[in-house]
Amino acid sequence: MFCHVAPRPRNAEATRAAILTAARERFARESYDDVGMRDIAGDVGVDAALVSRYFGSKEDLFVSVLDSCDNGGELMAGDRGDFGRRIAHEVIYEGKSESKLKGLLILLRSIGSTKAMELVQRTGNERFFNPFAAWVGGPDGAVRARLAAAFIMGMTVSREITGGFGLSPRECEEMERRMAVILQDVIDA
Amino acid sequence: MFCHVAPRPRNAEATRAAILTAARERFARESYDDVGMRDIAGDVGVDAALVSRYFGSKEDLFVSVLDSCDNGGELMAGDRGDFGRRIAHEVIYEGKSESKLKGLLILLRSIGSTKAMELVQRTGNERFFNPFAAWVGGPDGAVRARLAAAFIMGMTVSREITGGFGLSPRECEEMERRMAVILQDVIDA
DNA sequence: CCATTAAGTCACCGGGCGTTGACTAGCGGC
DNA sequence: GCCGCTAGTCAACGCCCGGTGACTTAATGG
Repeated sequence: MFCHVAPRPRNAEATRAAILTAARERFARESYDDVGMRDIAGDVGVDAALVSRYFGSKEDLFVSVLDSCDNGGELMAGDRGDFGRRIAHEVIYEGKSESKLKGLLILLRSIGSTKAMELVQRTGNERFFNPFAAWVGGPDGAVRARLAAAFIMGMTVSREITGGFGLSPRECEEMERRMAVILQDVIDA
Repeated sequence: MFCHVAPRPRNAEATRAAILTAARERFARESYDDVGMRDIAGDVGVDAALVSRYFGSKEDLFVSVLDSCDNGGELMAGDRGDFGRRIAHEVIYEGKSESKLKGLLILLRSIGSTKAMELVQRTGNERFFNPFAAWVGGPDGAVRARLAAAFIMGMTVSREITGGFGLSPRECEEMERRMAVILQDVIDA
């Protein structure tokens, strides 16, 4: 029987990396609770036991995933005067594909889970809010950072809830324009 | 043994209402997946089987809960010129207690759950987005409604993530002021 | 005061989860 | 060309979940 068509060469490091990648994508698409060890293992083509072996508990794996994507860093990379336009475009149009905001998406997905909440809170503050607030700076930097972050998260949530935005292309453009202005105002003022 | 201290008088209607209330509060505090039938039953002081009996499946119960709180209606009640201030105050200060936005909070809590997602989407659109968009009205009403709703949701999520906002009272005031202005601008323009 | 009916409980099922220890199979060194 | 080591599998465990049918108990009407 030619069962195993591509038996995956034995390489612990590569397999470990593949698991981590698969887990990252899963956690970006589903919540902490909805993602199963067997799902992740299935994506890679290995047994679920191997995932536990390599990463310890599911919570440990989640931490490893959070470690593996530099949360928030993507927000601050780029021209500051273009922040609003850049983020608005990212959130509205690039959200579906390989978004640079994947780290944020993972955090948002698992908001509801009490099991992941503590990790989400800590990671969100340490790697997202605090650096972002510092980057925003100026008078009431923390306040303005929180407003901007909330807006970005809210738009992301809105997109996820409605599956896209359910708006015409023209309306999407208008929304992008308005979102960019609001964001930029918050950052600048 | 005086085990049953208050044996709850036998009244199906009252018990049913008590279960519904308990479920509503549970779903407002935890996600769909994290809330168990046994939890709700325990809050009321009855057996979990009774919850199933009265409301059918867990999903049916969730629907009943969503039906029981008039989502979004609270948003549009009040002076339109005061919308920004009213909602900002509600989200920033009254969120912890018995918020009038509980219906929205329930939807937000269960975003991650694939099991509840469909219901959340439908309810969110039917009872929240669409009436709100109509209420906002004017040019690009749908777009502006979505922006405002996203901002409100984002601020709520931000509050939940960080457990309060972790800001000084002065900063909270500043945030409230800024949030009110942004919201009002979106509604007006 | 008892029979009937509805309100509520109890034990239990099937299923899915994360996790573990025993096992198998492929690769590197002698 | 065999051996040991390790990557990977397999079966199973314990747990908790939502849901169901049989049972018990309290109120009610005659």
